[in-house]
Amino acid sequence: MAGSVNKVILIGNLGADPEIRRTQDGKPIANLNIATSESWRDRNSGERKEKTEWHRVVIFNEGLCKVAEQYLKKGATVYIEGQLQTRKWQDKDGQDRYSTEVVLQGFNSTLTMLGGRGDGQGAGGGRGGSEYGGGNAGGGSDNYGGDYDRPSSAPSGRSGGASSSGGNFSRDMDDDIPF
Amino acid sequence: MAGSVNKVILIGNLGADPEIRRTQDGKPIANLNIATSESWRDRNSGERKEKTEWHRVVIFNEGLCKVAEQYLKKGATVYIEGQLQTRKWQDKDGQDRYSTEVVLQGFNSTLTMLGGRGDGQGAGGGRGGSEYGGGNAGGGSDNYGGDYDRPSSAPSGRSGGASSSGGNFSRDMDDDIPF
Amino acid sequence: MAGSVNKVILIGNLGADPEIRRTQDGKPIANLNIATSESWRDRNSGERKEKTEWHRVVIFNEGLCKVAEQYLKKGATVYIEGQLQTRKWQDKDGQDRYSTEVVLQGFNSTLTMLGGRGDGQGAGGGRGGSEYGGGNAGGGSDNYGGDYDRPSSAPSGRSGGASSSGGNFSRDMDDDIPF
Amino acid sequence: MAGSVNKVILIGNLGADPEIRRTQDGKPIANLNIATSESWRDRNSGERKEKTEWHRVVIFNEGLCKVAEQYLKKGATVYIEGQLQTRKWQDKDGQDRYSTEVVLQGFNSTLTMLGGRGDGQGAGGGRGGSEYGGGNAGGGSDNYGGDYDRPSSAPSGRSGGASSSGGNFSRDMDDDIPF
DNA sequence: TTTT
DNA sequence: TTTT
Repeated sequence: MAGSVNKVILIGNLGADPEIRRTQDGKPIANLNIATSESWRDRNSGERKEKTEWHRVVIFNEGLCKVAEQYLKKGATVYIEGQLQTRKWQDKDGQDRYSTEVVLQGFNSTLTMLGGRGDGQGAGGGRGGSEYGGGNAGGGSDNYGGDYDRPSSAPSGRSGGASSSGGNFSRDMDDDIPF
Repeated sequence: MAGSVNKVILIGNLGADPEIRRTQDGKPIANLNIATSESWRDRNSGERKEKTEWHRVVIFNEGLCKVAEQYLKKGATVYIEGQLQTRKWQDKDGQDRYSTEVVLQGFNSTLTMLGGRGDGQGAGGGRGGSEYGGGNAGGGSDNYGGDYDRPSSAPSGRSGGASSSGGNFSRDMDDDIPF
Repeated sequence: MAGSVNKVILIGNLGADPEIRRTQDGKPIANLNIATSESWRDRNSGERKEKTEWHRVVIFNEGLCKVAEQYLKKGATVYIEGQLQTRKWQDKDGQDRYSTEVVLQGFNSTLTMLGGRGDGQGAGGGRGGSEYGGGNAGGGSDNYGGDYDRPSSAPSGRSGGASSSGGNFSRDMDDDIPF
Repeated sequence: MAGSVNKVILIGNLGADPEIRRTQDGKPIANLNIATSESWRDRNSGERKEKTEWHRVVIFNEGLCKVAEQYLKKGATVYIEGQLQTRKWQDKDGQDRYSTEVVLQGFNSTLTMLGGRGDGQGAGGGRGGSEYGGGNAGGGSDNYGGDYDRPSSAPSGRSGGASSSGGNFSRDMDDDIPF
């Protein structure tokens, strides 16, 4: 096909802690449930209304799985860029069923924590929230995308520790490229 | 929720002519089936592989329905901006089923024809193409979004006749606003 | 042109309080200065590096100007969707100069507050932060886009008070449309 | 900064053939001039109006430079995903000047040819079109992003030969991952 | 199931 | 079911 694009952008909150599973060969897969919502005032009744949409997000990218596992908790606000994917499966009666998911897999995927509660306390955990620094825990490397094509330095993801992306920059921003 | 975003961007081809239905009160609803595809070369076998993803798109916006009805045909390439929405329904056995769709409804939705065959004649050839002008049929108004808040003129959509959007510009670009 | 798209999406922080001006006929125009930044670890030196990009954002949409004026302060984190626009002007020596801005004007523009400091204290003010409610000041209507084409109720923007958009939904989500 | 996003999406046409330069160490840099346009009908005069916006696009990504060089010509329609970047330079009088560009550099950048004339023959006609295959010249590999983290096969970019992206998929879509 |  |  002469150029197709399949892109989903979400900003929303996690309805639960991420679930991390592994494939047989040990690769992580993370599942997130993300809520987006809209609110408006009913024109006739004057009531405030709200509609919440739930999105099933599946992360195949290893680096982003790590981010999800380490930094994301129930309630966290995230920015996500991925692709729509519908997969077919059979229910217990052998009937075909379809599930549509937002898949983060590869170069054009992004996961960035934007703040929000995200303290995991709703899930029973007794943690503090500032432990991971609200999107800026940092400390370790924030380059989850593999090391390739970087002369000497390169921007790796977006912002601090709890931010990442599917790949990496190929240009050394310190270079004095004459453009 | 403190700011959420739910956005889908697709560029793909219609697998069939649009289906147009009407609600009881006469409002049009258009359904599109859009294919996006990716191709790559298998690292081991060297074979070329391709994966096609099908997207169900539902248009509630009246102006965009008109565009779909008038200009889009099987095979047409379109740019779409909408939202993810999952709706619940019961199958014949009364079991809950879910369908996820890309909904074009309101201000932040866009539908633009980008070309492609789009001749509605299937794979059988014999097309005309210039019948509807390849994204630029024009002639009629291209303002499908309702007339509001426009001092004297305003950009309505994007480009020619087979392009539109959920709303409209609120600034007259001819005005000499001193900014 | 057979379908063109010009879209900018930013998530960043305000470097200063919004500046609001008015045209001769009283229409508001808001200017925002928004910083986005990337950080990465230098491959050789191991140093953490950061690069900040500043974006000049101009809002012509009246509703979004109101949001900017009422809710946004230096430090606030915002999500923005607009268009690139370059305008020509003459400097004091009569030489042509060009400025590129992100323009929010009309249907496909969005401004949503995502949180962040946004307390305006950097600007000298002694305020409290909860005054405008961290993305949810609300209280008044959050429908800034004009009232059109809404049967009886419609989602107006995204989420609470400090969220908005250039237009509006054309479908009553309360309707029981059989799709 | 707790998660920032800087993204530009354009669909438009090249105003001229790409210019390719090289850095001292031989890395290619491509410059594109891309036009997006909007048209609308003036409310008062009834005249059709059009406004064209020109965007300067700079490609640092090697693979995308190759795509630009091989497949893009004046008139071609492209889909682009990049970042806003403003750089400072001195004019001949030593005065500071600023230029804002759309930069394609790294993982979250995309360049896809969508068709259009793109024959490089200016407005003079006499084109061939199939010379470069209308978005699907291909033949060679379409994986311009470097080979990393691919078990045995992976989708490389989007679609055929004249499509690419800044990076690559990290999951073998042939794997039978049980998700 | 989130968030406000 | 599209497109290449």
